[in-house]
Amino acid sequence: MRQPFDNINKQEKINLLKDLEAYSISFEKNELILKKVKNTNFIGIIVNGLIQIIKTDYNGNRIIIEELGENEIFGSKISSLNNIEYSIITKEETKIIIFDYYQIINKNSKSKYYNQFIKNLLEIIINSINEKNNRIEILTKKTIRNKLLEYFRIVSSKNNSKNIYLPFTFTDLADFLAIDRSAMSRELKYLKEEGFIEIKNKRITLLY
Amino acid sequence: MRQPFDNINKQEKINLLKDLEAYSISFEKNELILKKVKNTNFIGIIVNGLIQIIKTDYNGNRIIIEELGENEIFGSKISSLNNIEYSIITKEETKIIIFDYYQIINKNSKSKYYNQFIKNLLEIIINSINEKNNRIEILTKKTIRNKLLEYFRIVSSKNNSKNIYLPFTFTDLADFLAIDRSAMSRELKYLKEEGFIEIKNKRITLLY
DNA sequence: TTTATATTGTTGCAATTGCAACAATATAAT
DNA sequence: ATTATATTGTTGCAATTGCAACAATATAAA
Repeated sequence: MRQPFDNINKQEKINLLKDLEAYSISFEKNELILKKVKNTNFIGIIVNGLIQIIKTDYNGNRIIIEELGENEIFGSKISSLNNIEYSIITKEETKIIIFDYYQIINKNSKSKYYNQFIKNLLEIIINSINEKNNRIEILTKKTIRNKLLEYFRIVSSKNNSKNIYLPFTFTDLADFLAIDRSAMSRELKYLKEEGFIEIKNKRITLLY
Repeated sequence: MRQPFDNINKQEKINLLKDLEAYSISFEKNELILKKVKNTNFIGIIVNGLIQIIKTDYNGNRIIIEELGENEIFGSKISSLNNIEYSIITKEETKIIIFDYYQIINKNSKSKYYNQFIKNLLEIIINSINEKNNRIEILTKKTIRNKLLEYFRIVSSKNNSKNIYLPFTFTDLADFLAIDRSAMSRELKYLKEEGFIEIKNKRITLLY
């Protein structure tokens, strides 16, 4: 999987970050990133750690838009953060690098490393679109059962395993699938009773 | 809005297309693009026309994944087309340019126009992520009414108008929102009765 | 270890939705 | 203009879902 600074050596990376006036910030667990990042239009790269992009709408409905880890990118345009309803919270100690979007796009540098960086970003973003497509696959299923099964299918095929280790709580899973938690719980029970799955703590095993 | 060949002149464009072994194809209305495009991993740019990316799953549920027009891009990775369930259909006469993904990504050209092209692609793709985010916004709403209202909000704010001209049929709209058509029809009726909207053919007027 | 907090499981019930079936219009083809 | 095809409107009904409320566990903090 492509990473932001692939084919860019240490010194070039330093130059690049300086050129683009990038800066890095570290966060504790459970901090809100947008409290410290005030750029109107930024692109963030996660050096290490884990974050969730969360939306809470006027009804109080909480939705996990995405969960992102090392080397993944996010940003104002990429994650439509132009909205008060969004927050980005760290789920672990996390370090990120912040770029200004316009610096990246409008820079007229001929440096090899700059072009390489743009190419890396392009690949990473194309990959991240995949996640969104998966998300849409799930959300377009009409029943809770089909949403769960689609989620299982995607995670299982990604890890090539019948065992799925939930990366978050069941409460979070419900928010990710945009369904009611208790209704999801009920459906999981049926799936267990019908012998499709087994659940042990955060491990779900597909029996089909 | 950024376009694929911005800041690339005519001759450079010709060179670029040759360099990257790109080719263009023309389609009639209602043709299936994937019948003529066989690359395992391509990126397509719409020169002119209109296409829909459609998914029909094993239950026969038809979902419009996206509708794309001039200068928009699509492709194997961008649209997760690795799946038999997908088809891409032209809704008008359409001309597209097809690139091979790996040609674009692995090319080691130093040409100015190549770097410019990559940068243009980056911007276009970042913008297209926005569409996906909007889609997710809609799909994460729990009721048909809220899905409709979210759709209206997005289209209305994009065009800065209280009048929404549906770019497709109501049947298509239901498939786009991933809801049952008749249930949608019923909800639209309620919205009319309650004075929130007015509908005349394909024009929906927001009265709030 | 004890206490506080968060997550998970469960259920009844009302509201929402999908489905099916068909009539009414509208659009496209001949 | 006529016919064929596609889209839209409508409704009853059964299935699914969200919501609320609370008990049972599990996890984190003191």
